Amino acid sequence: MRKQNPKASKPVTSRQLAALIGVSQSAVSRAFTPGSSIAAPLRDRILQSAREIGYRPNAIASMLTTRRTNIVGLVVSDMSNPFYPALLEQLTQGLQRVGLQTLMFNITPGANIEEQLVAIRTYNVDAVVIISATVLNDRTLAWATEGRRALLLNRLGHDDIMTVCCDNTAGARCLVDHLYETGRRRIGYVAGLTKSAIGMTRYSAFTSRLAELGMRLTGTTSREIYSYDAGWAGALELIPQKPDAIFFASDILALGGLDAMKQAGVAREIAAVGFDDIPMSGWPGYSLTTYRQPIEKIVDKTVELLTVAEPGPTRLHALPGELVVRASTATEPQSAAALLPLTP
Amino acid sequence: MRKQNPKASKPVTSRQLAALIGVSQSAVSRAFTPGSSIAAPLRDRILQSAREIGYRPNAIASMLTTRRTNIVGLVVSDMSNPFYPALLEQLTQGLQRVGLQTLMFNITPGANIEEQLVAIRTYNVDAVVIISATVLNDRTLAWATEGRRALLLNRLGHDDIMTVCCDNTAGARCLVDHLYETGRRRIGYVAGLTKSAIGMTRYSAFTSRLAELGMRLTGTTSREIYSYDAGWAGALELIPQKPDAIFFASDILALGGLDAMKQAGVAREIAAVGFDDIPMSGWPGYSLTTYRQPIEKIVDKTVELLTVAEPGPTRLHALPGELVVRASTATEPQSAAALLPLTP
DNA sequence: AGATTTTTCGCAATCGTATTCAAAGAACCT
DNA sequence: AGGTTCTTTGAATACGATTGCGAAAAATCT
Repeated sequence: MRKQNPKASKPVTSRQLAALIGVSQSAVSRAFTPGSSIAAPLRDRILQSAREIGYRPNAIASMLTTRRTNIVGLVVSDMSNPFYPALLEQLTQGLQRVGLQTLMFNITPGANIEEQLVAIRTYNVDAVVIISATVLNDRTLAWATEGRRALLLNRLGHDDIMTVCCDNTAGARCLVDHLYETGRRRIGYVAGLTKSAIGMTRYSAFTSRLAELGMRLTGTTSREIYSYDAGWAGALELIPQKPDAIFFASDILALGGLDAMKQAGVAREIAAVGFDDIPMSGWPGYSLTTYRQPIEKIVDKTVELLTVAEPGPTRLHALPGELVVRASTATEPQSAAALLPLTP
Repeated sequence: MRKQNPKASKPVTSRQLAALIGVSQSAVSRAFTPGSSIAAPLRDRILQSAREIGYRPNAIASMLTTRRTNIVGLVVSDMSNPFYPALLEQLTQGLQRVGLQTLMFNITPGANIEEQLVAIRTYNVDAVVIISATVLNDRTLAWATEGRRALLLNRLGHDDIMTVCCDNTAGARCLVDHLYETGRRRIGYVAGLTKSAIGMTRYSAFTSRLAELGMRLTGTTSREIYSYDAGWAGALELIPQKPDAIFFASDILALGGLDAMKQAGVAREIAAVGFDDIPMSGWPGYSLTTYRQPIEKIVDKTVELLTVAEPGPTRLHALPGELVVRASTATEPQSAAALLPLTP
């Protein structure tokens, strides 16, 4: 990187192309700028010969004059929850489809975070998308987003910044309803981060729906982290209280919980639900009932909010997900048949 | 994105700063260019007042003159294997540490791939890192890497391009040795992609070590994909042949296989090994013996090859991983104790 | 046909920095 | 002191596009 690769033959410039076909350099530029004032025949001729000699406008130079980079900075801090890779994948593709590139900022908590984000400013990214669990305090958040369009994904609690997330309230209520309808009455709750707005939202929707249906919370616990081990420990803690179902605040917790319940031999008596629908929840070994986050809708809305001229006054966009019923809430004890694999 | 955010106050330029403190613009530029000809006192004075008024060099402008972007294009195409998120995370952080930004290219197979990669050229990324399973044919690969430093991660078979990967041969041999030492003699193999160079490498190392130890392959099968379901199906296919161990070409296959074996009630009689050491392999519910890919070493080597002035003649860098022994190859039938969770 | 409006196109300035070149200053030698 | 070398600095230019402005050309109107 210190030295330019010698085999790099300099690309053609607009001026060279212009000289070659005897038009002005501006004409070449306009040929590549949609909506600019240029006659169709000339434009076509230019585009044609551009294709022939392999000319492409240099994006860097154009950034300098237009002050737009078509780059969005994607701030991420922890990918250990398998939900995020899927979101990340869809999101980068969605942005790519509308001509936006994604510059990754993978910040490590603790260290001077602003320094990890300076490129957001020096590279003049057009927009910043911040995914969830990122450990940004309000000051850093303001600094990073200052002067550019910003958007929070799956991270609530900032009324001044546009936010896109799954409808956590609807999801939690829907899961409670499902447990109720399948006959469960003694429901426990395993929380992840209780201090996070998203964790709180799910929990309060859970308890309020419980109350509406006339049930009492059978037990609750939290390890303040979303992880498999936390779910395992949480489930073990709740099992003695004899719940007939456990509501896990996220799938990754639920998977740990399911394994713990299998291990303890109570998997058939205690139903389990999660939240997210990560790929593993669909594995025959788990077969977890859960509320699927509408990744596609989230991506579409995100792209829309980033590309639309004027985003409109609504800040919070909570999109409906979908209940996915699997064997972990089967009314009958889980049969072997319920665990058969999908046809490969 | 169509319109610049109005609250974006224009940042200070080097010329403004220069005027403010009565030096030339070149001086400011030099103050921020390590190794350039400038006296220490002047440099310090400039840096000091730059800090005060919040000046930072505009990276875009500097890209234009230097023709270096400090951006590496990261080409990815499928994140469904949980090994890649971890690699991705470490890699972006590693690059960030040496001042390189990561521009994501998440290509969807099938569609016109070059179009999805044009930004590699127009954005003038300094280097291209291509991660594994990406579906690039040789022509596209050459086109995408032309004129810039390129590097393949976990994808063999291109002798002209620098390649960094885990030592698949050593890994496979090591796993076979472990199975042998723990008393297994009838070993089956579940492959993923048999046509991929990496799949072939693991398989041939497996068979050759088997032969060296005087064993015969008990059975082999492949679904031509690395997935949980494929592993499940593969295991079911091998079980009738009564192996005492199954070698899965990757962890994700092994997890499906383990669940299938549990389901079939033979998990205690058949050992299983995988390859990668993805996070789930360490979960108490699986506890899979595997060969850990040295992500940290891979990242370090990658960063080194991208930053060093002259990469040297060696093309293939196969880095040693590490055998991780867990309950799936326990000599005794798996006891309940072996499945206890880590202390939370 | 002549006048007026609209399109099209080239010239030139601009974006913010890096870097060459030459001049000036400092340091070093004999 | 005088000459030589090395260091430091600023002026000027280049990087490769975009875009305002005005002139020429084309289209429209009366």
